[in-house]
Amino acid sequence: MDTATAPQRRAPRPRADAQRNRERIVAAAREMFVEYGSDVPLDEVARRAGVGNATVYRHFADRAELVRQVVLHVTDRVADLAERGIATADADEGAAFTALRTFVHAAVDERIGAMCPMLAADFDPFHPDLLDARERLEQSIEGLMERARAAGQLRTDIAVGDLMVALSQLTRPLPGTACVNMDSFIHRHLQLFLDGLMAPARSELPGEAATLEDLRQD
Amino acid sequence: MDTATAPQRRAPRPRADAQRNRERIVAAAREMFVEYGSDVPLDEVARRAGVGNATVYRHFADRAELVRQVVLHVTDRVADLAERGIATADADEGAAFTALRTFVHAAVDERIGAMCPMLAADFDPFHPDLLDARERLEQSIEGLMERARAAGQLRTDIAVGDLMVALSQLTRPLPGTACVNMDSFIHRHLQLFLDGLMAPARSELPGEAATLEDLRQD
Amino acid sequence: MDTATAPQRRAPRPRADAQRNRERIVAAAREMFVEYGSDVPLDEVARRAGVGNATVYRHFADRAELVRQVVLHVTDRVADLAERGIATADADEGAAFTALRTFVHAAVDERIGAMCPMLAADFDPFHPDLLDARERLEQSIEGLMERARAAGQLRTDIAVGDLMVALSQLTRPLPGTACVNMDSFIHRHLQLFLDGLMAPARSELPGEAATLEDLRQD
Amino acid sequence: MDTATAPQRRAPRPRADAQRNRERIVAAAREMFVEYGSDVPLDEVARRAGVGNATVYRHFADRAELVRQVVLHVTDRVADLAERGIATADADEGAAFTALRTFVHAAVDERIGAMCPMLAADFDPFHPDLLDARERLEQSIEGLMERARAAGQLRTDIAVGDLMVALSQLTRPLPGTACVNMDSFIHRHLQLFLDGLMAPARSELPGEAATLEDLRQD
DNA sequence: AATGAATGAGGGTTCATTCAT
DNA sequence: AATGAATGAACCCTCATTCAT
Repeated sequence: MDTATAPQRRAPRPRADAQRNRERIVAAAREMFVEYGSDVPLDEVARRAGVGNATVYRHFADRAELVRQVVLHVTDRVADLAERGIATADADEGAAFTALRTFVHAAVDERIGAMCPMLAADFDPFHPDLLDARERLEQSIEGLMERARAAGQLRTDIAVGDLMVALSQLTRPLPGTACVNMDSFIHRHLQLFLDGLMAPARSELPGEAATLEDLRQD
Repeated sequence: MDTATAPQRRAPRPRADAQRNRERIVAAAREMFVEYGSDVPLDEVARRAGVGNATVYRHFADRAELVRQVVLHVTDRVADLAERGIATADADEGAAFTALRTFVHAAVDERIGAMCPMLAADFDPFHPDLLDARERLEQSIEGLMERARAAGQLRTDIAVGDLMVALSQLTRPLPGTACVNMDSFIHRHLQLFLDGLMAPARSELPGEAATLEDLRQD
Repeated sequence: MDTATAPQRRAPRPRADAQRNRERIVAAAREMFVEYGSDVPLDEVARRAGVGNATVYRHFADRAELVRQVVLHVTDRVADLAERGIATADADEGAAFTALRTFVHAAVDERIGAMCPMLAADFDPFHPDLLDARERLEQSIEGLMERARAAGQLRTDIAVGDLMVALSQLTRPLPGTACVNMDSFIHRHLQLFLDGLMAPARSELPGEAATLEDLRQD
Repeated sequence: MDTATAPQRRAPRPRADAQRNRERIVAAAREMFVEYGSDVPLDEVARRAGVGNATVYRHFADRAELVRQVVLHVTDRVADLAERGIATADADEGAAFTALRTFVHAAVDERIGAMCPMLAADFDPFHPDLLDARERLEQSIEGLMERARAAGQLRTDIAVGDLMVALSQLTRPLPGTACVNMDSFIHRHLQLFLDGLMAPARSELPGEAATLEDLRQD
C-alpha cells in the first residue's frame, strides 16, 4: 500500500494532531454527557474540545458513533479498575468484597455515568466496536463478583447485569445541571446498594439474575 | 327540543369533556415521561391523549406546567401509598420494614419514575402548586421510615432524601424505549437497595443524610 | 315570512343584550387597535369587552369584518366632527381654517388612529358596509377643506386624500405599547402639518392630489 | 492541486460568501420591513435573501438583532445624507432649508421607513450596537436643522425628535402591500410637513420639543 | 344568543448533519 | 485534515376560527 511503502518518516505530525483532536473530543463529550446528559448539542462538545464542529464529524460519522466511542473509552477504563480489583481480591481473599466496593466507588470517578447512553434504546451494545471491551468489562466485573461470592461475602442471587444496570442508574447524570452535591449522594447510595449486595441475602429477589444480553429487546 | 324535553340525564359533558381531556393528557404524559423521559415532544403527548396539540396548551401554559402537574399527580398517589403503609405499620409494629418495602415496590407501579423531572435543574420543587403535596409526601415517607427506625429495622444514618433520590434514580425512565423487562430489573434493584437500608448497617456511609431541600442549589 | 308574521312583541330583550355586546366589542377593539395595532389577538378583544371569544364571531364573521365595523364606527364619528366643522365655517367664514384645525385635532380624540387598518392591503375600502359612511366622510372633509380653500386659507394643490392619509399616518398606533407621551407628539405633528397646508403654499408639491379611490391598486 | 497551484486570484469567497449572505439578508429585511412591516416572517426574509432560514439565525441571534442591524444600516446611510446636507448648507447659507428638504426626501429613498421599528415598544434604542450611529444621526440632523434655524428659515419651536418621529410616521410602511403609489404620496406629505416647519411659524405648537430620549418610557 | 373548549396551521428557534473552501 | 457556513427538519407555542353545549 502507498501509505505502507512510503517512507514512514515523512509526517507523523498530522496524524498526531488528528489523534489529539479525537481524544479531546471524546474527553469533552465524556464530561459533558455526565454533566448535561448525552443529548448535549454537538456544537457545544466541539467548542469545549476546542475544535470546529465539522471536525467532530470527520472523526465520528454521527452522534451515535461519538456516543459509542465515549462508552468504549469509559468501558476500557472501568474494566481496568475491575481488573485491578481482581488482583487485590486475589492477593487477599478476605478483601474480596472490599475490592468490589472500592471498584464501584472508583468507577464513579472514571465517569461511569457517561456509560448510561448504553442503556438507551437507540444504542446497540453489540456493535462490533464494543464487543471486545464489553466482553472484557463483563468478564472482569464478573471475576470480581465471583471472588466476593467465593469468599461468601456476596449474595448469590445476582449477576453482573444487576450490578451494571444499578450502577448506571444510580450514577446517572440529572437532566439539567441540578443538585450541587449530587456526587456525595451518589456515593451514599452506592454504599447502601453495596450493603444490599452483601451476603447473607436479607430478602428474596424478584425476577432473574441477568447479564447485559438479557436486557435487550429481542 | 331534545335537550329541553329529555330528562336531565342526557349528558353533563361540556365541562366534563374538558376535565376528561385534562386527565387524559396528564395520564398520557405520565406514561410517556416514564417511557421516553420528560422531554417527549408535546405533540406526541397530545396524539397519545387523543387531542390536538393546542389543547395541551389550553390546559397547561407551557411544558413546565404540564411537568409540574404530572409530578403533582404522582406525588399525590405515592403519598397515598405511603400513608397506607403507615397504617399497616401502626397495626403491626413488626411489619414496619415490610410496609416500607411494600410501599417502595408499589410506588414503582404508580409510575414514581414520572417524578424524576423533579430532580432536573429547571424544575422548581418549591412551586406553590406543589408545596402541599410535597410536604405530605415527605411527611408520609418520613413517617413510614420513622416506624421502621423505631422498630429497629431501618438503619439510622439515612433520611428521606436518600430514599427518594435513590428511588427516583433506580426507577428512572431510560431515554428511548429500551429494555423490555426493565420493570423486572427495577424491582430487583429496589429490593437490593432496601436490603441495604436494613438495620444493622453493614457499612459507614459517606456524606450526610439529607432532605430534598438540601439537594437544591439555594 | 315567518319572522315577520310572528307577533313582533315577543322578546325585544335578547336583542338589546346582543346589541350591547356588539357595541362593547367594537369599543374594545377600537381602543385596542389604537393601543396595540390592529393585529391584537381577538381573544384579548373579547376579554376586554367582557364577552366570550365565540361571541365575537357571532357578531362578526371574521377578523376582517370586525375591523370593518370599527372603521365604520370611527368613520361615522369623524364625519360628525367634520360636519360640525362645516357648520362653524359657515357661521364665520374667517374661521374656516381654524375649523379645519379643530376638526383634525378632535379626530385624534375620536380614535381616528383606529381607521388605519383602512390603509392595509387586505382591507377593501369599497365594501358595501362602508360605502355610505365613507362617502359621507369624504364629502364632509372635502366640504370643510373647500370652505377653507374658498376663504383663501388653504393651499389649492391638495385634496381630501392627502389629508386623510397623512392624518392616518401621523396618528397611527405604534407596534407595542411604546412612547409614553406619543399623544402629545401627535398633536404637535398635526399642527405642523396643518401649518404646511395653509395658503400661501410655500413649495411645489410632487405628484398629484388624490382622493382615496386613487390610492387603491387597480 | 488546483487551490494550491492556482494563483491566489481564484476566490476569496468562503468568508466573502458569508459576508455577502449577511448583506443580502439585511437588504432583504430592509425592503420587506418597508413593504410589509417589521413583523414579516423571517422565513420570507430568508427566501427573499436566497438563503435557508437557519442562516438568518446564524447571522442574527433572533429577530430583535436583525431588526437592530437593519436599523443600524439605515441609520448609517441616513446620517451620511444628513452630513452631506450640512456640507451643502455650509457652502451656501441661503440653501440651508433647501438642504433640509433634500435630505428628507433622500432619506425616504434610503428606506428610512425601515427605521420605524425603532419606535416600537420592544426596541431598545440605547442598545450598545446603536449608540454611536444614533448619536451621529441625531448630531447630523440637528446640525442640519441648526443651519436652517440660523439662516432664519426654520421655525424655532421644534427639535430633532419632532422631525424624526414625524418622518418615521409619514414614511411608515403600511401593513400589507397596499397602495401602489404610496411613494408619491409620501413625498407630497413630507413636502407639506416641511412647509409647516418653515419660519415664520404659522401657529403655536402644543407640547414640548423633544429629542428621541424623551420619547422612551424610562 | 352565549360560551368554553378544541383545533390546525403557522412562525420562531434549535440542532444534527452536509458543503465548500 | 480542519473549518466556518449552510441547511432543513423538528419542536414549542400562538392564534384565528369552529364546535358542542
